[in-house]
Amino acid sequence: MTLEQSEYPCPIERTIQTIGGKWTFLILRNMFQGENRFNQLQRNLDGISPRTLSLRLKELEQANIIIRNVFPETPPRVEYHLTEKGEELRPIFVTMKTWGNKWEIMKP
Amino acid sequence: MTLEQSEYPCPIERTIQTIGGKWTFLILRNMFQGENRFNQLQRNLDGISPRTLSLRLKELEQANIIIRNVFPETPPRVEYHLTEKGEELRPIFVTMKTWGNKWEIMKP
DNA sequence: CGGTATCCTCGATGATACTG
DNA sequence: CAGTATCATCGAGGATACCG
Repeated sequence: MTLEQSEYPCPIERTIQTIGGKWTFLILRNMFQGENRFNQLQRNLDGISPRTLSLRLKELEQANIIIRNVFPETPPRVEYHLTEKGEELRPIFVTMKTWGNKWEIMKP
Repeated sequence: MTLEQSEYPCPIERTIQTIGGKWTFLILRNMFQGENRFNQLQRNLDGISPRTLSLRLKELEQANIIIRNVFPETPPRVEYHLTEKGEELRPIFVTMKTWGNKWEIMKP
């Protein structure tokens, strides 16, 4: 498969815009590992503010990458789950992990 | 291959930080297609300022993704080429292209 | 041609307090 | 618990002019 840029809008660009944010790919990585609750994610994402986490989750929900499930309990419980579209991002993460492991920082 | 986050620093994070910038992945996509001169890249990257292109190219050079080659001619000629490390980013782009094509904008 | 130098803008994020 | 509201900050990038 080649990488022409003639296609509009560029599929690579859309993919990067979907997962490439400062926090977005970290959120997704945690979800691939099974994390799915708000505070659980916030604890695992060191330094993220609730505001930013909330904004990114809504973004992912709007892009149909994840689904938000509210359980009517007290205290309230909300779970986020990957859709099929979200699950299929996994190969991208695996490929990135392979490259990142092979070429450690500053390794020529 | 799984996606534990126990590895430090996270290889996925390093990969995203290497290629995930607003312009960086577009520069690389053009280089995968053979573009390798400064003004050529600037023309193909609609809207990029020479300042930003210069900054990103230096960044990629420092990360050993590309090599800068100066030819002592007039007018000056400079060519950028992917290293092996840079070439091996291609599978990531291919995987992203596949996903981006399958899941078009807003497609559930 | 292949950049650098300056100045400026703006959106993404942080910090924090509060709430159903 | 799972957010929202408000205000402040900060750095990436844009515009533009100039240079060897």
